[in-house]
Amino acid sequence: MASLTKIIEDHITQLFQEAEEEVVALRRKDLAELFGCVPSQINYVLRSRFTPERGFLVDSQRGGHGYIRILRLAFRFPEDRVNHIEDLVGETLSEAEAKRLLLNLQHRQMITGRERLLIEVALRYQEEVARSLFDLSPYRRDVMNAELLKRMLRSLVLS
Amino acid sequence: MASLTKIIEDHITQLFQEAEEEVVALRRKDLAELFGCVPSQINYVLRSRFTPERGFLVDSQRGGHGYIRILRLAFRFPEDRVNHIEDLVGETLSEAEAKRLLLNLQHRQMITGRERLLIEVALRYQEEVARSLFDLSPYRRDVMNAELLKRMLRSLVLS
DNA sequence: TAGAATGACGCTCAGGGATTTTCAGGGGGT
DNA sequence: ACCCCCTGAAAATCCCTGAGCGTCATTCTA
Repeated sequence: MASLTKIIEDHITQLFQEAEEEVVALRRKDLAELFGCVPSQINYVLRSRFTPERGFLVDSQRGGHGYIRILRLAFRFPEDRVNHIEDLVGETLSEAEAKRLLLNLQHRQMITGRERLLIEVALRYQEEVARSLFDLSPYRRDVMNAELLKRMLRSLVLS
Repeated sequence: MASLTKIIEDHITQLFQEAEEEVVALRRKDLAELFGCVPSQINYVLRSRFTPERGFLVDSQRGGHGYIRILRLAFRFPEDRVNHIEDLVGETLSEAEAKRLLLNLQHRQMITGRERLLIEVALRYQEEVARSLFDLSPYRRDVMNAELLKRMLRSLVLS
């Protein structure tokens, strides 16, 4: 039993595949009517699924002849992807945030499941050592997590 | 007398065998009801049994249409050419030895080039932190290297 | 023909229902 | 005494709705 959000997400993803374009345009109220829901449900889908973290930008216009355009970001040069990674990770990152980020990267096929597994094992071990052996504060652990994660992801993107 | 945790663990393992899939999806509250326990018992089973170190990743979502998905990502090698990882690595391992070992594993197609890269980056970062930040002796660094390496390899190839 | 009114959109936000997660603690075996 | 199980209440998170508001193009009006 898939959620309505998931169904609409898949539908939009399908539009990208069919069009083979980097941009998809749609009308919010038509889409809502197509799936028999209130229009604001579309906003929820966009806000939760087509985010910058997942490589999308959304712009829209209200009023008569209003529209919603979804732009899929493409990184043509490896260094762009590296910069993107740096932004996503940032200077500090909790374990929970790291998990979510890694799942996104796997979903975007930037890493495989096994690679995610390796990264999580490394992060967990570092976390464990930093906590129980060196008694580091949560903040300093998050900084180390971010640094290790960035190094590992950089190595993959550049390979 | 098998514990409830063990029973639930076996049940999930059974699901993997039946489906012959790398992913099993379930609803926590249904599983809890099936075994007549509180839902949080499922969390305990997952936390203690289906860990990254054992080759599993767990993704979940709360709220309506919530779910729990368990991914099994370790290669299944029936032969025991893999079971000697503990011996291969041992209690202590220098960086040079680690590199040789990893290259060997890659040549035997047990890990990919990207996976080897990932492991080497993690080892190097740990080495760096242990040396310049915590001023650990070479011996203790090698012990930590060995432990991290074993965990990462076990997660990939555990039987 | 400039400015006001209108109609047709999209956006925000609070809230409710449905799950899962967390966490402190109790019980039992070795 | 310790570690593993197991429980239950509180917190967090997710989906979805609906009312109210903002904004744009078009049409009307003086």
